[in-house]
Order: sequence, then C-alpha cells, then structure tokens
Amino acid sequence: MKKASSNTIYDIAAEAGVSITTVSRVLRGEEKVSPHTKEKVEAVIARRNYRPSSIARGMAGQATHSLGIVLPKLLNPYYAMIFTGAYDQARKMGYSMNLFPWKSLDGQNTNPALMLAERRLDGIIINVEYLPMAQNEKLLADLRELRQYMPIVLIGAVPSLFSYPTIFYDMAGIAKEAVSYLVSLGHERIAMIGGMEDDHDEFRRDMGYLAGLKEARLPCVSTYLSYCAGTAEAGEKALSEMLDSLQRPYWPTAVIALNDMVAMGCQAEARRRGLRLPEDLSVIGCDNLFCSPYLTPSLTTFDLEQQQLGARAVDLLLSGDALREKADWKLVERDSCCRCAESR
Amino acid sequence: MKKASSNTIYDIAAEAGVSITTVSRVLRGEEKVSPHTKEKVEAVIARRNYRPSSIARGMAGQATHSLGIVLPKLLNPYYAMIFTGAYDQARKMGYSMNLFPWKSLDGQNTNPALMLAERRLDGIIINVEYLPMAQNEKLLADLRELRQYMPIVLIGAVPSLFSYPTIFYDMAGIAKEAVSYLVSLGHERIAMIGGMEDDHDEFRRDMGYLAGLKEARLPCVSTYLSYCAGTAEAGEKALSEMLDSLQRPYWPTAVIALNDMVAMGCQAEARRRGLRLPEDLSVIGCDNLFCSPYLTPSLTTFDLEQQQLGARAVDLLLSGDALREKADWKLVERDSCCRCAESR
DNA sequence: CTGAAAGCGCTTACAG
DNA sequence: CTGAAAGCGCTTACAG
Repeated sequence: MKKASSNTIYDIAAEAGVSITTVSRVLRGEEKVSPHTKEKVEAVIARRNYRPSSIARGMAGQATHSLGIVLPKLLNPYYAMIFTGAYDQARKMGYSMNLFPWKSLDGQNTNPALMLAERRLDGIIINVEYLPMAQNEKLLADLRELRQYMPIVLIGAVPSLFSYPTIFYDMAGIAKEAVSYLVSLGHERIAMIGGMEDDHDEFRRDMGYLAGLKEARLPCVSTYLSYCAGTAEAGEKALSEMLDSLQRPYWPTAVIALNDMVAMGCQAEARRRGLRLPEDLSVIGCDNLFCSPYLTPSLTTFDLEQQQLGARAVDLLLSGDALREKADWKLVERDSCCRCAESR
Repeated sequence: MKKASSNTIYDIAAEAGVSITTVSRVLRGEEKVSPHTKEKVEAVIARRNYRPSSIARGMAGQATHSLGIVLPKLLNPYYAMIFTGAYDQARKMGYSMNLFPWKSLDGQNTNPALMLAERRLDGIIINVEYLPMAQNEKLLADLRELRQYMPIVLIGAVPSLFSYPTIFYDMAGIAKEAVSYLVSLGHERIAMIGGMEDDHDEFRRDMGYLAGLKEARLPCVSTYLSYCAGTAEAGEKALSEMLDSLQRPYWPTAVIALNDMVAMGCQAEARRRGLRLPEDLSVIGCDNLFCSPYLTPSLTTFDLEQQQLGARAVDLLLSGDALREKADWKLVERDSCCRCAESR
C-alpha cells in the first residue's frame, strides 16, 4: 500500500534496470561495475535520495560498523570529554558510536553485559574507573559473557581486569607528582582528598600520595588522607571534617583533590572558614575542566587529555591488540598553589 | 561452522522443542502461551543466556524502539543535561536513545537528514538552538526530507520551523526578567552580552532585553548590547571590547550574559581590570551549570531545568502531538548581583 | 494455545 | 561485468 514511500534497494534496481546485486555493489563502491551502469545507478540513487538501511546492512553483513562506549554519566565533563574524543575518532574510522550511560547498566534485574549484547556492535569501550569493587564479581562474569559477542576495551586501572585490553591513567603517578610539586613549593602538611577506600591496586591515588611523602621523607599523617566521592559537595564535606578534627596549627597547608570538582568544593569550604586562597591553602585538582581556569584562584590541575584517551581507546578497539597502556597527563600550573607561607 | 557460538531464536526453539513463533511470543511477553511451554522456553533462554538481536528485531518489526537526539556538542554541560534527561526518559519508556553530535551533521558532502535516515529510528529530537540562520534553507529541506522517515521534535525557538512539534525556552522572557531583576537592584546601566546577530524572532534575548529597558523607562544604549559566542573566552573578549569603547563613568554596572560560560568570562575580565565583584559589576548568567555556585562570587543565574526539558521532548516525540510549548525556568539568586553602588 | 511461512532490506558466495 | 538465490534473525499475519 505504502508503495509511494517505499525506497529500498529493489526500487533503485527496478528503476535503474539492474539487479539489486549491482546496486549493492555501487553502494559499497565495489570495483567490478562498468562506468556506465554505475553512473546510471548513481543517478537513480541521487534522484530518489536513497540511503541503504543501516539496520538491514547490519543484519545481512557481518559487521554493523557501530561501536559502543559505556560511561558512568555525561554530566561530569570529564566523561563528556572522553566520549567526544571516542566519538570523533570512531567517525573518522567510519564507525558510529553508541553511548551507554553506566547508570543503565546498574538497573535492577538487567544483566548489563547482555543488554549490550542485544545490540550487535563491532566493539565496546567500557569505563571501569571508580567502579565499586563490590561489583567486581558480577562485573567479571558480565564481561566474560559480553566478550563472546564483541571485542572489549577497558578504560581505567582495575588489575583484576588486566586480561582485557586496557588504557588507563596511572593515578598513583599523578598523585605522586602532585606531592612532589607541593613539596617543591615548601609544603609539608599535605592532605589528600579522594581515592576509593575499597580500591586495591598499585595505581591508586593514595599509593602515589604515600610514595610521594616517603620520597620527600615527610611523615605520613593519616588524618590528612580522606576519601570522598567525586563531587564538589563531597569535597566540601571532606575538607570540613578534616579541619574540624584538627587543631588549627595542624591544618594542612595544601590539599590534593580527587578531581577539579572536589577541588572546587575544597576552595569553597576553605573560603567559608576565612582561609586565604592560595596563601593559607594551596589546592591542586585533576581533570582540567573548562571552568577550572575561571575559579578563584584559578585552579592548578592535571590535564589528562581525555579526548585523546577516548580516541586512543577506539584505535585500540579497532586494532584488536591486547595491549595495556598508560595515558599521558601533564601538570597545568595556575594560581591555586603557591609557596607555603611557613617556609618563606 | 561456528555452531558453538550460534545463539539465535532457532537454537532456543530447537532446544525447547517448540517453534520460533512460540519463542518469539514468550520473548515479547505475549498472552497466548501456556504456562508450561512458557516456563520451558524461559528456562532455555536463561541457561543459554539468550538475547534477541535488536537489529533483527528492528528489521522484522516495524518499530526499532530506538530514538535519536541531535545536539551540538556534549562538552557544554548545558547539552549534556538535556541529553541525560532525554536518555533517562527514553529508557523509562522502553526506548534506547542514540546521540548524534551536531558536528557530524555539518560534514562536507553528507546530507544530515539522510545520515539520520540511514538508521531507522522511531523518532528524533533535534536541537536547533544557536543554529546559524545562514543554514536555514538547507536545514528546512533536510528536515522536510527526514520527516518522511520518522517523527521529529525540535528544541529551540526558530519561528520558521514552528510547523514542527517544538519545545523551547523563551529567551526573551528570561532576558526581560534579568533586566527587571537588575533594575530592582537599582541598576540603570545594564549591558547584555549574548544573542545571535543573524537571529530574527520574537524570542530573541535582545528583544527581551530591550523590552525590559523600555518597561523600566531606561534609555537604550546600543553600546551596551554586544553579541558573542557562548564560551568564556568570547565573554572575556566581548566585555573587554565594550569597556574599551567607553569612558569609565559610562561603564555598565551590570551585565546579563548569554550563559554561565560567558558570565564566567565576564567575571574574569572584570577582575583583570580591577573591578570589585559584585560591587562594581553585577553579573547574571543563564543555565545554572554545576560550577556556577563555585565561582567567585557565586553566580546568579537562571535554572532552565534542562533535564526536564529533555524528558519532555521525549514525551512529546512519543505522543505524536504537534504542540509548541515553552519550557520553564527560574531565577537562582546567588552572590554575583548586588544593589548598584550608585543607587545606595 | 501453537506452528509454517512470508517478509523486513540488505550482503555475499556462486554462476555465468 | 552482471544477476539469481540464499541467508542474516527476527516478527507477524494466517491457519489450525
């Protein structure tokens, strides 16, 4: 009935007076088509504004030419940057990129891996940073199953998952560099707010923090090590509790924050308490969000080049290599860290 | 050959000793299946961890149960919020949501509408805010074509596109409220940085700005009206040029920014010039980004409830209604606006 | 309540 | 260089 709106490969073939095989061939830019028929077919395609159904293509062929990426959420620009890098690279390589907010994988009785398996993708990138270790068992099983369906690349350092191709940030290395940097500015009471308590690996932030202190032959004060979620509110609360628990002379002169959001929160809390920034408290973040240069004082942080990470993850996925590689980062010095007043 | 990894509806049917029709029925939770066979089939499905291919489903059935949303980019949290709202609502309604960054629609010789048509979606949401009017002709043609393939809902006020179901913010109304608010604080030299020069409709920010001034019986000073892109850098530059062009006594005492990013830039530029914030310059933004409470001073802005907007767009798309509706907003008072010093 | 068969719109051997 | 035919994995009338 709806013949008018029918626009399939059959319609093109009929109108061009060739077989659908031939249409398919010019569609895919195959060699063996005479210039003449090719021209003819292309004319019909253009006039009818025909586009092959990607869904039928996926059904018929073996490849769907679409990839997926699983991210906790997009509201944190950190993840939006990873997505953007991955998306752009996928397109450049001729793939589409499907986004799966992690939340959806967390639903009640849905098996996350299977949810993904439903969609036949040519590969999937999964961000496992900040994944509660409690979920580890389930995650392992899910991944193993998903792996049957499609290649997987992981983002984030989870040692138990190192049998998968992985690209990750060495958070320990970053934390250690943060300590060294602050030590070079004369700080000795350096706090760290961030990390995950149930996380257990050599790439943990707190491992690097401890290593940094050790290298500087500074005492390790456990009161200065606090864990919190990656939000500004959590940062405010964590710093507040730390300061409350300490006599003023023992307050840290510098704090290393989990990320820029937490750093933002620390700045706010410090200001609320009448501390001068950065004179009374140096703050260093991580992620280099778009707003970080506009905080007061502008935030010293680590640029993780997240877009590049996303792009690299796509390359890794497409290459099929079973590599495990560290991503780059670099310190961005701004105004939120200064020489420690006590050391002047 | 790869029989081992085959896991289709046929495998399930064979193993359960029923027809694929029956398997399909229990898969879709259809009524007419005896409890016994249903149980039997479900057991096999569970044991084999079978999941129907969504791509085959899309091919066979008429609906793909997946929607799409076209957004300029995700790096601006404003859009990430819209996406998140739309995504969550889509899932709640049993649909998947595909994201198409606008950039990809902007490619060289790809017809955007057709690119979307390739993927058979059950509907698409397109954000047309800030679309250069220069592209209007092409856009109209593209949309007309796309419309043949799937229902469309637009986000953003573009009068020439009002024949489509649309949900939009009345930027003029917001700008007018901003003016009134600043007037109520005693400001008279109120600048506006934002809007689009080639935009032409009643919902333009500058229309509301002008209307607000008129209502307050304040002179309209064209030097106070500046256009710029929606980035912090653009905001800095725009304010800088405005101040450069004016003798100091004529500097505005308040500025209405296009969005929070621009507001951030204005704050930075004002601070650079030694202005005290907010005493010497009140700044009001728009969007209520996650970082806005953490700027110094914390930013007074408009909360656009973008997540709700995204969810509403999905509802509109699914309902099939041809409505045109305004989205809500509300003023969020913080510290970046204060009573005008001159009026004290 | 259950099943055989057609069909969704393509791609891919296989012939010619 | 070109085409007839099978098949991808489902859903959906249509029979029974």
